[in-house]
Amino acid sequence: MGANKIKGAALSLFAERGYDGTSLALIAEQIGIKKQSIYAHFKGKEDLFLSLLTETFTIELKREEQFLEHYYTSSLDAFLKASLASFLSRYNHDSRLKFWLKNTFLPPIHLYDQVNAQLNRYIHDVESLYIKRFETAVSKQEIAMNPQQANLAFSALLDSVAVELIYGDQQRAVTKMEASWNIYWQGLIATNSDFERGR
Amino acid sequence: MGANKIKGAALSLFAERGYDGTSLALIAEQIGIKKQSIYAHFKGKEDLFLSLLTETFTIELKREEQFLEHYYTSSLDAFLKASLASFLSRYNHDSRLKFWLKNTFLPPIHLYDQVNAQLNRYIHDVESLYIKRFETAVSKQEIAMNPQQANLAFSALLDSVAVELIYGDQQRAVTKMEASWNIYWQGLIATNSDFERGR
DNA sequence: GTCTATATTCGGATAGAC
DNA sequence: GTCTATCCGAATATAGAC
Repeated sequence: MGANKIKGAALSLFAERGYDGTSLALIAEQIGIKKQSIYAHFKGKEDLFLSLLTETFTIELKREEQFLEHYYTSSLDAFLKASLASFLSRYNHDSRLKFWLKNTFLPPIHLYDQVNAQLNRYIHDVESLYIKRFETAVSKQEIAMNPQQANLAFSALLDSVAVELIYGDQQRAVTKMEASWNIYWQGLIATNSDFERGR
Repeated sequence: MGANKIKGAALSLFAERGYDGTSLALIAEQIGIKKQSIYAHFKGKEDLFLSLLTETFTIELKREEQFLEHYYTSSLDAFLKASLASFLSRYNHDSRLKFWLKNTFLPPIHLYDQVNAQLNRYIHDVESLYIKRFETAVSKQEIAMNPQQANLAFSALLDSVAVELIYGDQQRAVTKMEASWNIYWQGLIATNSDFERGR
């Protein structure tokens, strides 16, 4: 379908250049059509962008669910390390991640509310999934810490990897991620005793 | 001077709406002049934006230097906690932080290289300052960990606070910061023995 | 469903009077 | 140094032929 070719080109252009930096003419040019032809598939630029955003969060949430399922029997640290690695890898091979990261950070102002609403729903849904995983880890006595806090601190790791990746220094992103991970995991383990004592 | 009024309005508008989302007409309107008058003070929009960016990094670097100096005799954890608190507080009372965070994350494409060059220099300079502080902490035996890694992991905390603040949930930013901080600090302490054994 | 042609608006920028 | 007037280009969008 022609709509999918348009979506594909638009996704990577929005990911690289943002909403305002991407013209319909540029999208059309990528796939060898005229900009006016886009209106046969989408009501306009807003419609195209918001379709991509909705679709992206749906896909990303489903991917998270499958990821969790796949690592359900793994140890917590194996799962979390895989989650970080997957984040890093997807950033380079799939523009979906870059697309939503950049465009939720600095959305076109006239779409701010809609973008933010979708983002918050996504964050909430993913958080629920991860907290469940941390609760499981507690019940299996892999860790002995407040699951909400462990989850928040882990999602902070992901945030920071995102920032470094977008800033463009791949090597630094990896180095920083490893340093953060080591301290994070040490911290999780070290907090065990406090939790057990009911703090 | 008129140029400073323009800068003030431009800074907060760029911070809220980004480069493309901010028109010269809008900036002018804020301070009760016409957009053409801006050209008496700046060569154009690019010039105004880049002036602000350069100035911002200069100011922010100097502020970091003074901050470090002010906390020179404090303990490492007091200093780091103050650094996080300052970050949080400035975000709400000064648009400089928001300005560079948002506009380095998704810069106008035609200024990408210039923005990135300035950002990297700033990151490098601040990093040097903080690493020195971590090295001092090691020599004072406050911690016993690789200073580069401790610094990277701490800057990851700052990244994540930035993300949460920009996403707009103040309360979540604070909660997440506290969870991350606790685990981070536990992790730093816990890593002591390894470092002492020369790992 | 893609094209040509065209309408319209907006934003950056220049010229020149005061 | 601010104003009015004006230009130019770019971008979204619509109408209608094929």
